Amino acid sequence: MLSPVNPPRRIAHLDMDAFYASVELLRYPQLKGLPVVIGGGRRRLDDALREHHADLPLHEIPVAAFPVLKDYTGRGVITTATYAARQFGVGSAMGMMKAARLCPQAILLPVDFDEYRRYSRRFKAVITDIAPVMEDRGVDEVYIDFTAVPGGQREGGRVLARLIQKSIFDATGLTCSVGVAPNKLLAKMASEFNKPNGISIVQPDDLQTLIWPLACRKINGVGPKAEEKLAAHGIRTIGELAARERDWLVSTFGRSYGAWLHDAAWGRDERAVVTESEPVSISRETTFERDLHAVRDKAELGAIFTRLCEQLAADLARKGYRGKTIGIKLRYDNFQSVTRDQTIDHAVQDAATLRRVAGQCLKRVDLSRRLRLLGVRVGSLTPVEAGVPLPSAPVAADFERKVQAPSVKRSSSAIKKQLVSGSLF
DNA sequence: TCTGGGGTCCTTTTCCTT
DNA sequence: TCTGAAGGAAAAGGACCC
Repeated sequence: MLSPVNPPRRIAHLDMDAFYASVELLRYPQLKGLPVVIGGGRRRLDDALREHHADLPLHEIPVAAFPVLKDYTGRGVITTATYAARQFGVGSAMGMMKAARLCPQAILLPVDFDEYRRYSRRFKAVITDIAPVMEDRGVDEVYIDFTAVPGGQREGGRVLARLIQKSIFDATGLTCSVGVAPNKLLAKMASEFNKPNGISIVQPDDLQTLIWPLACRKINGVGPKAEEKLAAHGIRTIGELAARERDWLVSTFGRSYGAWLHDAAWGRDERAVVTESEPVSISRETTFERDLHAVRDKAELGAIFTRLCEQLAADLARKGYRGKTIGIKLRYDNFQSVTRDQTIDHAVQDAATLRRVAGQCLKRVDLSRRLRLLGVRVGSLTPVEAGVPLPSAPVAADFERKVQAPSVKRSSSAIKKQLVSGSLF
């Protein structure tokens, strides 16, 4: 516990408002107020637009030139939608085809992660200049420890929150919402109270009035499954959750999760703001344009598999990691997923080894059913010391030799057997 | 008619060793 | 030699988050 001379912990959660859409509107201000959805696209939109409007700056390209949802073909989900698009019932995680029926005229922008990352770095740099203890929680969210920052205690943190908000807006033109509370759990909830461009302060005494009336789902860590199970026991609000015996929650939800639920309902959370962390795993996966079959689409599948391994190897090299647990993930046409992995005796980074071990994993799954997704993963990571070069080996050639050469000699039924059992991978 | 990609963490199951 | 218990590590699955 803190001694009385220490200031009380003040933790902020900062959440950028409609981050992706706001970044896009900085680039294409002519779309302001229109229904816009972001997602799906694979091609740089700028390039497509420029084919017909090479002479115009981006912000002068006419609205009519932008692609619309009804012309989209393929799979994929909406990553985010502007408020104008939400009016039509379109929302995050919705399938594109369904969204196209609800709002065919919505403008469709492809996701441009590089651009969002650039803005992410900019707003985070603004924050750490003011308050250095910041925890990265993804591209558009951070926690900040206000406790020891000059001014961090004034008005419960409101003064510092206002300064950060203004500094971010001045540097990027983007707005954000901030919640300040005694811990991360409450700060996260507080940042949602007053969106967009709001500040909310939660003090320890506010638990009953501000937190307990909220739905359990508002707790970061209670998802759809837990919500459903809680509801089945008649628990809908955080206050109702807090009223349950800790022992009952433990026996109903398990030792770890039950105890955590109880703590969360009572606003208890001692987690520190963590400024540095190492990744646990790195992966690449892709959903195919259409479902693929191991026999009929073997060439296509093999090429995708090789490419995933190469991309993963490049990611590992760029980020400076090796890993010794290599695995695959696949999703069948009925959306059921399976994973297989294998730990080898030394950490590796090269595409050829990844492909060889991942190929072994593929032999252990049912490949007679149609597939919609394939992924490759590396875990048990260790950082590569700077300046130590790693051997690299070709990967595609190795695959071609193993898979394509025998297909000339063997009978088609033999190949089919092999493929179904996965051994040709 | 559908349902992305990249992560973390936890629980349960399985396998191996003693 | 067989069998079972115990414990740990690895594997598999699933919930959750952005």
